[in-house]
Amino acid sequence: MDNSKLKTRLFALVDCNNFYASCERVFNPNLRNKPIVVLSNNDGIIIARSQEAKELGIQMGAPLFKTQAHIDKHNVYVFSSNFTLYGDMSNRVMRILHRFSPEVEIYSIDEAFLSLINLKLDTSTRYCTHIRETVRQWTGIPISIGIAPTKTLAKAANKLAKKIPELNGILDLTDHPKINELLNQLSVSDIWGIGRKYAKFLQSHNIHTAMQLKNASDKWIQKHMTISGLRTIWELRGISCINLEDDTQPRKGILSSRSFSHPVETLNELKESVAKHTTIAAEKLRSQNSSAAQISVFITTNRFNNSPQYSNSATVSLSEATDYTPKLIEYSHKALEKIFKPGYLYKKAGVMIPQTIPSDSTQKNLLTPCSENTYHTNKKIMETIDRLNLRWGRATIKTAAEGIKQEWKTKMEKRTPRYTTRWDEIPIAKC
DNA sequence: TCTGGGGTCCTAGGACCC
DNA sequence: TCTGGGGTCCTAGGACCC
Repeated sequence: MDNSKLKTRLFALVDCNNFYASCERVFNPNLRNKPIVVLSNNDGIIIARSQEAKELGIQMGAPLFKTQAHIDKHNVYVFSSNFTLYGDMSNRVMRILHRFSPEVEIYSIDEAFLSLINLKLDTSTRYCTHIRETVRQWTGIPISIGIAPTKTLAKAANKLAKKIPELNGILDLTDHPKINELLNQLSVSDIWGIGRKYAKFLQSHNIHTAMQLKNASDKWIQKHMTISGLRTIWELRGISCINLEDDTQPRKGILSSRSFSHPVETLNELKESVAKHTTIAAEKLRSQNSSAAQISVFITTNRFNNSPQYSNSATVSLSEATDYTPKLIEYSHKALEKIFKPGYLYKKAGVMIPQTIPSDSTQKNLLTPCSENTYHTNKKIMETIDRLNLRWGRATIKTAAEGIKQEWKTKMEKRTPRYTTRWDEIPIAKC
């Protein structure tokens, strides 16, 4: 039996086009064909653009205040980010993708790798057209799909599918007769795994296109770009080195941080913000059944200002790993007190849990044992709070340590309603 | 006045052990 | 006073991703 051909590995990379902008459009059809940008937390920089906004030359990562005149001139629609909405729309898209492949790796909020093993080559494009139409019809989100025998090539195919209008958003590079020509159209900086630094480095050595990178010397690449770079060029040659990942694995590290809307000076306000970040980090811990044995806190001033600069971080070890919010806040406040210096205008604070530990294998402390009763009571309290906050929205129940006024709180002046996750924000159809 | 946030992997170098 | 080699583990820093 020759089933080696049937077993040819095939990856599809599904990518939602201009995802955040597309989400806004789903609930406001007036935005069709209009330039849209979506802002980061604190309405700071531009993190997503519709095609029309890209064509106006608006750059990714540009600070809003520097782009404002350009935006006003062209009547660009501006939105604060609405991650609750985008997260929910993402879940809907991913659920649909699971219907089309037994193996789906959710790679980011708007991207997923699908395994298409056992799909005959000539049917892959038709199959993916079907996926594309279904997602469009059921969610309103437009997607592009790249297909190839390696993940890196699938990413490249996806890029090309977006670039070349005649492809209608789908390209299969497997055994493609013009693969070399196509790879020549792609800049090295468009390749997955080649960032700004490496792109510059490669270009300075006369490697400009994906095709040239594919033909670079193994030894030279590994020397300058580590084993990861070597994997990238092997993948460009069609040798699969990066497998689909099991994305049910718990996160190895957890971070929660935010810049403030106004400069913060007092220890008290920093404590409130650190308590809030600790609460968020602890929620993430519990949601993946992990605990923390260490917790780090960092604070920093505004590096863009001329005012005196200070930033620092401290890590404290807990006597016993835990996922209990009040305990974690106690320790993160200890860490904060170690590094706080009065007289600075702070811009940002954050809490990091450098390593997560599975809760069922945590070490108990022999010297100060927590009684089984207390342990179970605490666990119950956290479970109840998590349930209520999930049902009624984050921070419905919160600790007093987070503060009431929260004047440092993130600015989000142009956020659209959370149409799909809040009863009070559901859109109303007019007859 | 206004410049994001949350992750991953790899390597080099130091500490420590035998 | 001189002085080896090999292994492991951990951390910081740098690259990357979205």
